[in-house]
Amino acid sequence: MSQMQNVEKQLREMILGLEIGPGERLTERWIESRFGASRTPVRAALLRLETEGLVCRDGRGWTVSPINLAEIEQIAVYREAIEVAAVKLTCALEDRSAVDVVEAMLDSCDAGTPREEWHRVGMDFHIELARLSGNEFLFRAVRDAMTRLSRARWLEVRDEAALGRAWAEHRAILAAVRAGDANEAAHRLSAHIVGSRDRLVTSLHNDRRGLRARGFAVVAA
Amino acid sequence: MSQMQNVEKQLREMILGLEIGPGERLTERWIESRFGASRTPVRAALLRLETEGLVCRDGRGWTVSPINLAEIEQIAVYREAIEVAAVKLTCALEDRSAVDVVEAMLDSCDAGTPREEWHRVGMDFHIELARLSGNEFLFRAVRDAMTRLSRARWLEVRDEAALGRAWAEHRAILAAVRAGDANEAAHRLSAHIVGSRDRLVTSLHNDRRGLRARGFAVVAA
DNA sequence: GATACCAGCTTGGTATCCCAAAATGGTACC
DNA sequence: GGTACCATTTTGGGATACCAAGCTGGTATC
Repeated sequence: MSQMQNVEKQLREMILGLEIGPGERLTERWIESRFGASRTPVRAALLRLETEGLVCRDGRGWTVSPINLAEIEQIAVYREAIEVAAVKLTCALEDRSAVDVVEAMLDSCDAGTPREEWHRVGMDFHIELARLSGNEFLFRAVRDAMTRLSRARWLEVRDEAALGRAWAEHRAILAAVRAGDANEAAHRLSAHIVGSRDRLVTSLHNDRRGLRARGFAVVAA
Repeated sequence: MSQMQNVEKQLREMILGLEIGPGERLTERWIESRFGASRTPVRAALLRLETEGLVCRDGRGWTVSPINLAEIEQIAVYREAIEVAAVKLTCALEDRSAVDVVEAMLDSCDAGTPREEWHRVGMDFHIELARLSGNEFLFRAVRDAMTRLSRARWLEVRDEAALGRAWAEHRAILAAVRAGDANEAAHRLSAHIVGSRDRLVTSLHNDRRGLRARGFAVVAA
């Protein structure tokens, strides 16, 4: 069996699921024994995860990337550029019926849906919306950005009302895309990303003490 | 000595310098013997170069990524999004004096400058311009995009006049940035990228037969 | 008691070995 | 002559052995 992809996938899930905390040190030997693989696939996995920004070299050795508030702010600016570009492209398409698929994703979440699912769909919304543009590079850039944000968004303390507002914004964006109104879609998407960033940064900042108590490294720069 | 970074660097230069042609098959064993390293660093190098888009898996095995005309067109759209976003950020900065450093790069090329240098500076202009924005993600995205375009741009048949026009456009962009005129800078940069794409695609398309004769794989999709 | 130094252990980097699968090439049969 | 099949080789993926650098803990000396 190909352990390589398995190690990579499982390790990514452990990191994204915060089973291994941000800032925690990793040794190749520990991963090796933890997943029953040898160092070759472990090494490949670490190299891949490094390019995704989930682990980083720590002098000699590896560390699960800390939550970086400055990075989160920069990613928001980055997202605004690429997601707005993608949604404008999509609005210019003749056939925009694929938005229905994205809308269906939103519909799949209701009051009984576990929080984990809301989290996943909230990210996939942006990823799939970018995919509609048909531009592979914009799509990948959005996907990678959301991956980097994933843990921080999971740590975010969100209430029902905030989720409801986010979903309403999502729907408004889709409506503008469906209507082919690029400016409206771009404007609403921009506002959504900026608002999302503010809520995220505020939440993390307020809960910083609690996060540190859980052993999670949260750095400001 | 750490062979790892050496293998990666040398292999990247061979690929970017077209010493190994686009579409050529690579075997880990060949790289191993060619650079006197063992397979572990060779694999690390291949994994890294894969994320840069310079090599790609070919079923079982590795291939130097072919020149992909569809990819070049998509990258142009991508570049427009990220470079325009970066230049707008830069225009919003209070201290934009760093543009002088970029302008000095342009000045370093004159009639006696070898073609290789024009090629390098032509890419570094865009990379350094993006760096001025202060956004690490926009910067990296531009750098990676230019890396992917590097070989195609090197294959491009460019005359003196075309280079002169490109340099004039570069200077006009810098002038707008220096003046803090975000709209003007964005407009000129957009036009430059689109024009650059058109010249590039046309040149490659016209010379496609010649490229194939040199053993270079050029695919349309 | 404090500090400097040394031994041993940990750890990432490298080299090498093994294996399974796929490509290759040659041969035999139709 | 062509095609199908089998042996051999090639090749990437995985496992393991080895090494050098750095950290740790303990001890001995001042």
